[in-house]
Amino acid sequence: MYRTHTNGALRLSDINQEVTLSGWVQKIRDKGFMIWIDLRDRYGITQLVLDVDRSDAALLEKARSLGREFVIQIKGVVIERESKNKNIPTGEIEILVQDLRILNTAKTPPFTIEDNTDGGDELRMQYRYLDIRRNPVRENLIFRHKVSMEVRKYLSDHGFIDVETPYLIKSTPEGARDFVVPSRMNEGQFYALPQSPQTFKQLLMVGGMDKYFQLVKCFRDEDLRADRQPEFTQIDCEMAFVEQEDILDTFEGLTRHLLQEINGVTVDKFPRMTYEEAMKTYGNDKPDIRFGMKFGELNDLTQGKGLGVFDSAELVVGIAAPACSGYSRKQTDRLINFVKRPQVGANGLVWAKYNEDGSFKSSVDKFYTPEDLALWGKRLGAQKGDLMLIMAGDADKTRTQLSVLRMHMAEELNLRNPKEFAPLWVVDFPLLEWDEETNRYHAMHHPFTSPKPEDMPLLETDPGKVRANAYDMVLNGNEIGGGSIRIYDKDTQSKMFDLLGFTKEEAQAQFGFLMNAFEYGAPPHGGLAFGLDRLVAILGGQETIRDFIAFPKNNSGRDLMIDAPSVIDTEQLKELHLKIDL
RNA sequence: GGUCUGGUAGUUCAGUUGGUUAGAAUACCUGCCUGUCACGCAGGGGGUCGCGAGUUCGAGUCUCGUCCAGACCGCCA
Repeated sequence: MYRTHTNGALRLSDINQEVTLSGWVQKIRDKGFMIWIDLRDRYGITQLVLDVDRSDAALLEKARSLGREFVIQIKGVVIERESKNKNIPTGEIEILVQDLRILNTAKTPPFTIEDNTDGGDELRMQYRYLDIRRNPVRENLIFRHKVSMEVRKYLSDHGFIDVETPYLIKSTPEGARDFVVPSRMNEGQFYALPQSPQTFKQLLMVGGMDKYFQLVKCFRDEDLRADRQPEFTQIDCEMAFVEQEDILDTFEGLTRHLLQEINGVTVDKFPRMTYEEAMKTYGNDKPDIRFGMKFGELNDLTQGKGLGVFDSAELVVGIAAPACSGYSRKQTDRLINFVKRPQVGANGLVWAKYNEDGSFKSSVDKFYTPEDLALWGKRLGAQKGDLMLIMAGDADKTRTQLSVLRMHMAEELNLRNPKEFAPLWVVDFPLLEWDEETNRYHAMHHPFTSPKPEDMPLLETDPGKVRANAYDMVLNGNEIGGGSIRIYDKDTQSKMFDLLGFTKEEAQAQFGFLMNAFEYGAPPHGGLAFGLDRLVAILGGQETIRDFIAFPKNNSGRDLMIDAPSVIDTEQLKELHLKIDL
C-alpha cells in the first residue's frame, strides 16, 4: 500500500497514528541537526521531520540525497509540532519519519512548482505536466470539473439526454475554416472536424430525442487570440416543441443554478435587451452592465454651432466617466491617444468636465457655452465630478469605438469586479449581415436560424432588416452562449440557402441530408450552445481561458509539449494519396 | 495576410552615447546552522547575448534578413 492518508488529511486528532504517505518532495529544509521535508500531493502538504536524536544516520543520509520533485513514500508517526504553522491545514502536526523509500528521482524542474512560479508561459506550456502540479492550475481544473458536473446534473435532472455526435463529418464552406482529415479508404476524400454539432442536434430533434445535450469538442481552423483556441468545448443543447421563451427560461435556469452552486451568488431574472438597443446604448452586442456609462446621443445639442467634426458627423455620441473630472491634461491626452491607436481607429475625442463645483470645462469651449455643456451632461446622465467623453463620425464605427473607450474606462476605474455577475439576454439579432468582400449576405448566427414570423415578408423586399429568433446570453461583457429557434420546414430552409447565395445544387449537395429530414416530420425546435472554456473562466473570476484547459495550444495553434502539428512520413502520405506542395 | 512588443545564466530580468573580464535575484552544488516552514549564513559552478549576414578598429547594444514567443487587426456562420 502506497498510502494510508493523503497529504492534506492529517490533523492533531491523528496524533500517535502510524501512517504511510506518498507524494512529491516540495521542499527540503536541512538545518543540520534536523531536516524538514514538505511532502505534496493534490490534497495538500504534510511536513515530514527527521533529526539526529530520533532518526538513524542512514535515514538522515538518504533524506539529504533527495531533490525537489522526487517521488517518495514514507512510514512514520504523527506527532504534534513544537512550532506550528497556521497557514496550512496540516500545520499543527508533522510526521516523524521511520522509513523512507524513493519511488522515483526527478530532474530539477525548469521552473519552481509554486503558486507564483518563476516560469514564463512558454516553459509552462512545454512542461504542462509540471505546471499542473501547481495549486492555481490544479484548482482551475478542479473548478472546471465542478462546473461541468453541475451542468450535467442540471440538464439530466431536467430531462435532457446526453447523446454523442460524430467528430468525422463533412466539410462545408459556410462559416469558419474546417480542420480536415484525409480518408485512407476513400481516396482523395476528406472528413472535416465539426465546428459545432449543429446539424446533428437538429437531426436528433427529427429523431424525437426532444431534449438533447452534450459537452462536446468543436474545431475551427482560424487564427487564435488569448481567449480563442482551435479546439474548444461547448455545452451544446437542443429542444423540440419549444418557443424562444421556453429556451430562454431553461438556460437562464441553468446559468442561475451554476451561479448559485458554484459561486454562491443569487441572481434575479435576467434582463433582456434587443440587439438594436444594445448597440445604441453600449455600442456592443455583448454589453458589460456591471457599470453604467450608457451612451447618450448628442446630435441635436452639438450640431450647428460651428464645430466641423460634429456638424458633419452622422452621429455624435458620448458617455460620462464617473469621478474623472479631475483628470489632468496628461490623462485626457492619454485617452485621446488611446482612441487614435489603429486598433480603435478614431480621429479624436472631445472631453468636457462637469466639475465638483458645478462649473464646466471642455476641450471645445470655443464653440459651446456652459449652458450647452450642462445639456450634454443631462443627456449623458453626468453627475458633478464626472468627465464626459464624446466621439463623432459614422454611426456604426463611432459606436464601436466609444464602446472600446467605455470598456477602457471601466478597466481604468476598476469597475469590472470579477466577483460580481451581471448576466443578460440580448435578443432579436439580425438574421443576415451584408458582407462587403463577397458582396452577398451571410448568416449572422448560422443558416439554420429562423426569421421572426412577423419579419418574413421582408425576406423578399429588404433581407437586411429581417430579425431572427436568435439570442445570446451575455455575462460581464462576454458572450457565453448563443442560440436560435431553427427553421424546420424545407421551403424556408431552401429560401434561406438561396438568400445566402447557394445554388439549388450546392444546397442539396451540402445540406441535402438536413432538408430531406425536414420532409419526414421535423418538429419545431431550437437550442443554444455555451462556450464552456470561457464560462468556466468567468465564473472562476479570471481572464485567460488557457489556464482552465489542461493542455492548451499556443498563439500559433501549436501544442508546445508534444510539438504538434508535425510532418508525417512519406509512407503515411502515400497511403493517404497525398503530396505536399510547399 | 498585416501591425506592434520581446528573445541575455536552469528561470525571471537589468545591461548607459557602440568600448576593460556581460550583471542581479532566484534556482542549482558545497559547508555551517538545536524548530524550520519565502529558513538563515558563507562559498562555488553556471552565458553560442535566438540564428545568419552587414556597418565598424571594436556589436548584447546599430542595419537588414530569418526563426521563435506574446498582444492586437483581418478572420472566428
